Amino acid sequence: MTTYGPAEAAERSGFSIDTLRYYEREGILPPVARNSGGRRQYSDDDLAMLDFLRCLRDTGMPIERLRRYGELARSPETMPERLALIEEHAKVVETRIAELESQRTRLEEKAAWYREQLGN
Amino acid sequence: MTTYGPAEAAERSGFSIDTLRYYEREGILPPVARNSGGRRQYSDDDLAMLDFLRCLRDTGMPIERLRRYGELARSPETMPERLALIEEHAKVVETRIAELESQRTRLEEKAAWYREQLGN
DNA sequence: GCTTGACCTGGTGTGCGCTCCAGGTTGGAT
DNA sequence: ATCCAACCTGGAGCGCACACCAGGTCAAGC
Repeated sequence: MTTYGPAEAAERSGFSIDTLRYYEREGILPPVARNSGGRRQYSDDDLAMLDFLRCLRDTGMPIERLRRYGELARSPETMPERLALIEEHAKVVETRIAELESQRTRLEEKAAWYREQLGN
Repeated sequence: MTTYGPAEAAERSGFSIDTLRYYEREGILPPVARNSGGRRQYSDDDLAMLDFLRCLRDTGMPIERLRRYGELARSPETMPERLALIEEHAKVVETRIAELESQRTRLEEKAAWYREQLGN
């Protein structure tokens, strides 16, 4: 069973070392295993979790909900709640995409207008 | 020529009154016309500008670049720069949409996985 | 004329999500 | 044995984009 030090966990997850500690303090991540000297040893499971958390975070899920997910993920019987949370978030993301698409159209229109003005 | 008080400008633009003042202080919005008593009177042009600024803001453009656009918009001869700024931003938005779409897919997959686990 | 509420300015406070710091410990390389 | 870089903890600081506040001014209705 491979483990990873903070530096490697940071590199692989895309979170900074400080953020990893912060997430652990905040209960988003379960307490990470330590070696005899007190240093953190991230497992493959931890990394997989971090990878998914990164997806949630990058899609705009606030820390508070991240924590909720992290807490739920500690008990196996909470899968329905986790599913619900993810489905709800997926909807939020979908809505956001739709918004962005209409705004992008607007930007393109404005750009087209500028090009027309300039090319007269 | 219709004008609008701060309250109505806020309602129409979707920015708060505080934000409107803030944008003006920051030079994002040009100095707004005042009545004899010093109260702001937003014009239709101001509202149109605010509406577009809202689009830029909602698509994640940072305040600093908003200011840049606001400053440029004060001189008619800066249309090429404004066009460039908008085109660049449109690209950023497009990239963001693509990211969100792949992340949304990932969320759906995770949800599907959970459903499968639960329905076994 | 007086009240009342919307508005003014300058400045301070707030929430989020990290990020940095001081002061100390650990452990692999030489 | 010694060095030094990576790690530890608790706590303070920061950047962004506003939001809020005190203390005063203006104007519309009664």
